[in-house]
Amino acid sequence: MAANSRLTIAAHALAWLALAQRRGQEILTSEQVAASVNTNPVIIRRSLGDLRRSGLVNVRHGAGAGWSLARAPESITLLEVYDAVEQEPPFGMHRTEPNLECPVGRGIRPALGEIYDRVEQAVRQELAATSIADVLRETLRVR
Amino acid sequence: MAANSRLTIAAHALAWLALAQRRGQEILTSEQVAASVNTNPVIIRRSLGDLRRSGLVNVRHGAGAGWSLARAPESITLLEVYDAVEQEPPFGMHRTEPNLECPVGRGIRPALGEIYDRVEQAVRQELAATSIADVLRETLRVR
DNA sequence: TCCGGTGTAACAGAAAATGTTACGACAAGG
DNA sequence: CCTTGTCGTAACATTTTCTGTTACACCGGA
Repeated sequence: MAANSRLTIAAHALAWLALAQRRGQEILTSEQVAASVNTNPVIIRRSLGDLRRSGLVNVRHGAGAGWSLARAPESITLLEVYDAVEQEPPFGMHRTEPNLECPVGRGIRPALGEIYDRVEQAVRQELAATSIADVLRETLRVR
Repeated sequence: MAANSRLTIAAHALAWLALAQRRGQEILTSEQVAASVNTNPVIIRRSLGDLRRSGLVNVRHGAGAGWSLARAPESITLLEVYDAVEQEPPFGMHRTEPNLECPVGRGIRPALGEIYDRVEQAVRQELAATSIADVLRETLRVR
């Protein structure tokens, strides 16, 4: 399972936006977010761009530009973030088509597909139970 | 999420071993398995080697060598296969350490760690509910 | 002792994720 | 309307992971 960190980066950015908002700073630039995540601003723009396309954040152009939450942090679930930034499912099929002359090779992909679907449903259910506000609360609990 | 196919390959190999066993052929070589999966025999040896280290299959050396199931297919769950072949969890943390001077940077990793743990538990529970015998049955249902 | 197959190292290639630089587009404010 | 700061995105470099391939030592039954 290739460990990608898209969900982590996006959740981090959103939690930081939520905290800044609570502190009275509605808008952050990609550079300010990047400073907390400790990465390049372009990475943040790409991630927040995904979130914008899904309606989770707003962006302002021009001078004094930057990013802000489009909705209350309590109402944004990790499932929405997951759908916004993740493209590949957790488990992949064979890269090359299996041997279709073998009964196992013929039927294995639909069979595993159903099972993987059930697994992903379980993942989605768990992610739906946590909001950005929850993430932020847990984050600030650690001192 | 980087789509890797380790669980798929291992499940395919085990299902094929289970079917061969039912047909009276207890032992298959890595080349025979590779022919069904449609890949290189070394890939299969690596995968089955993982499964052997976890006690799911047996190997025989010397002449007439090959692989066989170590337990009844009904008793081998996909969770055991997952643990045998998968190393990385579904979601990765930041590659580079976040900015520890930011309150979010400081607390985000333990916070997300707990959430990701819950997600993985859900995955494990789902995988534990399916056996290799189930996979084989579903596989043969497709004609 | 032969022989077919495993175990594993070493390397090649491909694909994906991440990081970096560069620059046009855009809008607020003077 | 022009300056300025920031986004949006392309292009490319780098790193990492996965997969495939070749090669060869080793093993054990006949």
